[in-house]
Amino acid sequence: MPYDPSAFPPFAVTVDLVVLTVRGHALCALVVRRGESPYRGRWALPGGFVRIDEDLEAAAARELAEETGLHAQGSDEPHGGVHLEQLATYGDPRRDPRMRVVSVAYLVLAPDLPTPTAGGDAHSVRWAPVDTLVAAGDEHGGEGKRPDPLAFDHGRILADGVERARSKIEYSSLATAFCPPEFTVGELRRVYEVVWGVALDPRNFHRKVTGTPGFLVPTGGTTTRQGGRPAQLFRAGGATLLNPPMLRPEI
Amino acid sequence: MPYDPSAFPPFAVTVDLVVLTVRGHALCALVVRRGESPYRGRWALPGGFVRIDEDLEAAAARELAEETGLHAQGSDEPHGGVHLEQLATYGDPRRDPRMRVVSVAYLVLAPDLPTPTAGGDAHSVRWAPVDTLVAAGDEHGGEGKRPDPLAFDHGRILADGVERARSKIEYSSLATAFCPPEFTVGELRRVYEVVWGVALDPRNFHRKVTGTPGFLVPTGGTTTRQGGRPAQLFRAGGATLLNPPMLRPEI
DNA sequence: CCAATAGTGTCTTTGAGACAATATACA
DNA sequence: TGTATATTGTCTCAAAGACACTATTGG
Repeated sequence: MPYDPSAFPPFAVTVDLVVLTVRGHALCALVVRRGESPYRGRWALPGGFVRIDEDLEAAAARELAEETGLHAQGSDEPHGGVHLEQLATYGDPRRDPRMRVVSVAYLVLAPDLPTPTAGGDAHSVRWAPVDTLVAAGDEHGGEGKRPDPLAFDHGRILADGVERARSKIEYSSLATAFCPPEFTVGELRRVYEVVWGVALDPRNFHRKVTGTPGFLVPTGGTTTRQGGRPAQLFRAGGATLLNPPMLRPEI
Repeated sequence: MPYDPSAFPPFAVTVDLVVLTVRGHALCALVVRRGESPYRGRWALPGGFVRIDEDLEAAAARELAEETGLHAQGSDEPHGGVHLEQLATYGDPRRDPRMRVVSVAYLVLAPDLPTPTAGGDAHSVRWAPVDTLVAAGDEHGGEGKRPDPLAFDHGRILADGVERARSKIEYSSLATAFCPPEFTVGELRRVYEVVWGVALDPRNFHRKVTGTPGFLVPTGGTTTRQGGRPAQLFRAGGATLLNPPMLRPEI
């Protein structure tokens, strides 16, 4: 394969973002309303073109900042920002009717933040519960009904991101990425309950997470923001892999 | 973003293949010797350009067939071929000195086959033990020494593929992808031992895999190809996720 | 007082890990 | 016979799940 610019077909490369957070009792995704054709007026995942001299992850972090004001934790910002990881790449030749576009999707996990939108080129931004965007049991285009399907193949991308988040909080400490810097065991438990859509025993959960080495570090403070008896505050510990893992209840 | 072909920067998109198999007592990867500059004469992962009307996975399956003669199991071939799944996408602006190339890597798991090379445009193809290509503990550019570094960032891609295989056989039935259609419990155990680089207790392993529902289906036949008492032959069961998972010994 | 949440303790069951013992081939 | 591998069984310990009970706030 000698170097000949005309020898390779030209592709456009974009990044799309699956930005998830836990709001109230729902797992929510960030969606933007499209102002242009195709899919004008439909909701879509935030994203945009990768620049010619830009790394893929840098493009994802830039789009995230432009459309939400969130800053990803990267090499320059090891702990301050939200979690960002590559999800998968989507390149069906007909996924964009205009041209051949390969999109590298990234998954972002963020704590519940006061205002989702932070300006940019998106006319409208909102947090939408994921089960209003992808019907349950419809992960890969099944039988469920989608009330308001996302543009392009973004429904599929979102479903893949949600599935990644659901499985990854099992064996990693990633659930803390949905929490503020200091949080209680009850708040962490609510993250698991909302993401998995199950109820967990508060007593067993407490024993489990406080007994897993490196998962939680007590800060010494307490809070009563959940009501009831004051709860200890924790920060995320250094551990990234949980051993033993959290077990998702079956069926 | 209106449609304007000059508005987006042109990228080349390729697929690279991490093809793994278990040969003897080593986990091996398929590598091809480069006949062209850059990295002429160096070993590299098989791969090539994605065609303008070709799906990414189709491009990966095509390159796999062209360079190895292996057929992936896809929509048209649900059970006959080898396992193929998307691994990750690599798009550092300087990963190819000639031009901006985004490469979508795919992971292929194959049983030990008689002849690795099946013709094509690769001058030289071989199975190489992965620990001769990526030094242990050197998964992401650490302190180990690489005897013969792969071209481009293929060492990194291979390390990511090996790590994916190592973690995925824990909680899925994917280890059977390294086995022939009919295999014994001892052969399956050797897959785990080679991929993880550990020794497993044959008795506990036998009890575990035969007790996991849907993992193994006895065919009724037996074989003595491993020596010793004849062993039952099994096929892979329908289960894809193992519950409970296989546990990788720690430390 | 009651309601709500936090946190501890206790019991049962499941399963992993260690390892003895038996089964059945080949040399 | 000995050696190699397969397969079953048994014991112990760790951890998950169910759930009683206590602790500490606010109304």
